[in-house]
Amino acid sequence: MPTSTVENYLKAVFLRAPGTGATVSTGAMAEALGVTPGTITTMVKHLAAQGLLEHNPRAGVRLTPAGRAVAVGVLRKHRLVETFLVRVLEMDWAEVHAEAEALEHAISDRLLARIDAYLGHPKVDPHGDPIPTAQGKVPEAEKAATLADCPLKKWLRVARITDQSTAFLEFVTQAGLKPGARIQVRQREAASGVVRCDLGRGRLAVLGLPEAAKIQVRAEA
Amino acid sequence: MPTSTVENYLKAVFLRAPGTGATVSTGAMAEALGVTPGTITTMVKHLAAQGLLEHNPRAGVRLTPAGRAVAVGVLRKHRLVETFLVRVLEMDWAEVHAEAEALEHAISDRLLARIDAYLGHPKVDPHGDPIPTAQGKVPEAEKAATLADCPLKKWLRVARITDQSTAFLEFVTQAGLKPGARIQVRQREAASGVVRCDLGRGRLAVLGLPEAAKIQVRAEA
DNA sequence: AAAATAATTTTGATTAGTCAAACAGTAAAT
DNA sequence: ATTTACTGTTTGACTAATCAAAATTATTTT
Repeated sequence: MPTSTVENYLKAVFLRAPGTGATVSTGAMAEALGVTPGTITTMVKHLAAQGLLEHNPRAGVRLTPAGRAVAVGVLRKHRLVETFLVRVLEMDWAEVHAEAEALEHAISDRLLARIDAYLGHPKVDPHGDPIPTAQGKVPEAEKAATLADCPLKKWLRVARITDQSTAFLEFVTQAGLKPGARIQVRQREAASGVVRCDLGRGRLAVLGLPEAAKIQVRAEA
Repeated sequence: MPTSTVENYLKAVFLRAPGTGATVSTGAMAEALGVTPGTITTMVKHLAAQGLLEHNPRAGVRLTPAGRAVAVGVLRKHRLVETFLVRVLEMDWAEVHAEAEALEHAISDRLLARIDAYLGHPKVDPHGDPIPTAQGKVPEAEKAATLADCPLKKWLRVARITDQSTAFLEFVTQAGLKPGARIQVRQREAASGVVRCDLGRGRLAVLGLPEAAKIQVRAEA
């Protein structure tokens, strides 16, 4: 059984290269995991020796099927735990990410199965991220539109927030932009970099373009 | 923040010497933690340097107030988690000990508070072990009677099982001796070492003396 | 094409936790 | 009062994970 460090390394690769065969630079991993580049090189060679990933020196790193299986398993735990903490224990969705970060390495498959059943086998977590299946499938919605590139003046639903930081999630809550919210983009000002959204009943949300790009939407059902 | 290894060492001392000032031998710790005696000596010196316990070489080890606080905090997490897993997620009480052993090191104080509130601030866990309070008090029932030494032919309630091993807990379940069960001891045969219990409605349980000593009882309320 | 820049890998050290085996006290038995 | 047996401590070595800083390679610029 992999250590939690190993699980975190593999998860980091997966999150930055979900597609089979996609590669990640060691620099990106160092950034993501908060360690020095040298540490990444060392660990990557070690993980490659275990058959969990491939390393093409100075080019990048790619998950093997075995490594991908570990990463997806951890991600499933993470997202089911987050969902449980929010839905059952009523924790703040802005703080469950950190909690799940620890719990994902401590939960047995047996407990995971109980949690999944208790929740009724949910498909997405509170941020709108898809929950991998027990068989390792990750149902990714391809090329979703965001508030930064969707059509203007069309009613949409917020589907997913792709930044788990507490600060951003707290802004999203306060602005009324949580997943499920009904919304339309009124105006997108390239010069000022400001996006203005209509939430109905006269409520308005204003945010910057990079922030708008972190909020995925889909056509209203 | 202490590592989970440190938490386990301190918990092991506490469980073997709950009374303030009681001491534990390094040998007993090696046995309990499944490491070699030399490892214990090394770690104990390290923990003593951190002010978490006192070491009297060749005599024994004693928790300091700081060490005791850590140990009790971990025990509170352990027992609340066990209770949650059994009551809410309906896991088998014989298997939750191992699960809690991992989770007790991964749960934040915030999540713990939510679990405690969700359960309505329970006083004992599924094995009848007292749950320490958030203030660090451990309400220990002193000198409880067991099936090995209680009076005969008196109706009693099973209060606590002091062996967390899966095998024993499974026997207890199958024999109908879980905490709360109404019971009286019919006969205690010193020569054969057998204890026979009446569970009412003609049901009988038979067990050995050492096993009977692991089942605490109290007078029926 | 050479020089400058940026990214990656190597190297040598460090910390936490562990073991095996040698060593040293303590206590019991002769 | 020695010897024996037991328990506890030291010592030297090892693994996982990490860092700082030097060395290397690839990529741009000029």
